[in-house]
Amino acid sequence: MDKKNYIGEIPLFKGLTEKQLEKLSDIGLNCAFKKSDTVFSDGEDADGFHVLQSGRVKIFKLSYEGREQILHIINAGEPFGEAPVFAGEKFPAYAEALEDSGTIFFPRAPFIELINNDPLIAMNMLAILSQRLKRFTQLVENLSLKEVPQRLAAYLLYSGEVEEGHDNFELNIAKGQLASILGTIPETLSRILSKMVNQDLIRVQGRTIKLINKKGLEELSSGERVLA
Amino acid sequence: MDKKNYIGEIPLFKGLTEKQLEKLSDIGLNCAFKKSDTVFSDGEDADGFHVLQSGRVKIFKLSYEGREQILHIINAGEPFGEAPVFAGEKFPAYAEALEDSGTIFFPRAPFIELINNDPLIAMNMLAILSQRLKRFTQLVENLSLKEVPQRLAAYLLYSGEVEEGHDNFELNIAKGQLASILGTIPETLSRILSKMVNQDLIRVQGRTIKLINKKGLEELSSGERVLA
DNA sequence: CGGGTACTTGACAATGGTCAAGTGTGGTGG
DNA sequence: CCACCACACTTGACCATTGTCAAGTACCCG
Repeated sequence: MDKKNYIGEIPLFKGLTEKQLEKLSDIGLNCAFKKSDTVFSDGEDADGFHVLQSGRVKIFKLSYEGREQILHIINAGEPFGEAPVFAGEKFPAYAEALEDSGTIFFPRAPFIELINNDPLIAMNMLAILSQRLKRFTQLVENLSLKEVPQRLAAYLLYSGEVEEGHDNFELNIAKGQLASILGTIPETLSRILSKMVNQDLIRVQGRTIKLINKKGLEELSSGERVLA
Repeated sequence: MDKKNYIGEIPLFKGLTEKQLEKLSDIGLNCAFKKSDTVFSDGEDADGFHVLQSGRVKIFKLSYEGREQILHIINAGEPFGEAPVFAGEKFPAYAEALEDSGTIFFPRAPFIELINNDPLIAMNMLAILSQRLKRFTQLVENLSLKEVPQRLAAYLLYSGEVEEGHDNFELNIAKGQLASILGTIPETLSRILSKMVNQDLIRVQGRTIKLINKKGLEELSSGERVLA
C-alpha cells in the first residue's frame, strides 16, 4: 500500500517521521468521488477533514436564490474541510468534486490526538489556516471594494503568473465557474471579457486567454483605470 | 506586575501552567494606542501579534477610492494580527484603535519557540484561526450573496442575541462604522434603517435599536422576504 | 453657545443582475 | 461518420440595488 508514501508527499505532513506517517496512514480513509458528487454540505456535522489526492474540488456557498460563490478551488495535495476540526464542528460551506476525485479522510479524534503529540503537524496546520485567512481577506476585499472588471483583471494577471506561458494560458475551469469565483454571473463575465478584447487588453479563444496589454490590466486591477 | 495574571485570563492562553505564563509574560510587551491611532498597516512587515487588553480595534481594508471594509472588530482579550506569524509575514490589513487601547505585543520568534514546546497553545491558536475562517466565510457569503437589507437584518438579530436585553439594545459602534462592517456606505444604511422603521420591524433612537418584529427580520435575513 | 462631525434625505447615475433568445460546441448514439 | 441534443456561452433589452453628489439637520464636545 502506497498510502503512507503518498501521505509523506502532502505539504501538510512534510517533515514527519516514518512512525508518524504510519499512524496517519492508519487513521486515514480513502474516499472516491465522481464528478459533481457532493463531498460535504454546508451545516453538516464534520467528524474529520479531507486531503485531496487526485482531481479537483470546489468549496462554495449558495444564496437563497441558488447563486453560487466559490470560496476556494482545491487542488491535489491540499486539505479541505479542516476548520471545523478545531472549531465549530460543522462544515461551513459546500464541497463538490469538479472532476472524478480521490481523497484521504482523517477522522477528527485520532487526528487531534496525533497533533497533541506533535507540534510540527500543528505548525503546518497553523500555516495553512493562516494562508487561508489571507486569501479570504483578499476575497473580501475584492468582493466589497472592487468592481468586477478589477477582479477579473487581477485574476487574469495572477493566473498568467502561475500557469506556464506567462501571457498565454488556458483557463483550467469553465467560464461559468470563473464567474462564480469572481462573485458574478456568466452574462456579466462574458460582457466584460468582450470589452477587454475590444480594448486590446486580452485575446480570447475558447478557454485560452492571451494577455496583450499587461500594463493596462494592472492599471485596471488597481483601480487607476476603468473599463469604459 | 499583573501582566502575568492578565495573560492567564486571555482565552488564547487558558489552561497554561504558571511557568508558561511566566514565559509569555517575559516576552510580551505592553503597547498603548490613542483613539484613531494606527496599530499596523496593510502590507507592513509583521514580527509578532497583539492581544487587546483594553479598548477596541478595527481591522479593515481600504479601496482605491478610500472606501473602508471592516473585517473584524477586536474586543478585549482577543488576539489580532496573528495570521502573519504563521504565514505570509506581512499584515494583510489595517488595524486602528477605535478607542484608547492597550495591547500586549508578542514577538514572533520567541512565541513560535514557545508553541513548539506546547501543543496546548497551538491547539488554542488553531481554534481561534478556525473561528476566524468561519466568520470570514460568513462575511464572504453576506457580501457576495446577500443584499444590504439582508445583511443588516442578520446583524441586528445577532447583536440582539449577544447584547443584554434581547430585543432592545445599543449599537456599540457608530452607524458609519456599521455601514463599513456591512459592506456599504452610511447613506444606504440610513435609508434601509428608515424602511425597516416604516415597516415596523425595528425602532431607532440614536444608537438604540429596538427589535419589534423578529420574525420579519428573520425572514428578511434569510431572503424569504424583501424590503420593498 | 458654537462648530464640527455624524447622520439623514433627495435627485441622479451606473454597476451589475434578470430574463429571454440565440449561437456555438462537444459528446453520444444511430 | 454524421446528426442531434444538451449545455456552455454570448448578446440584447431591461431594471433593481446601491453608490455618488449635494444639501440640510441633529447632535455632541469643548
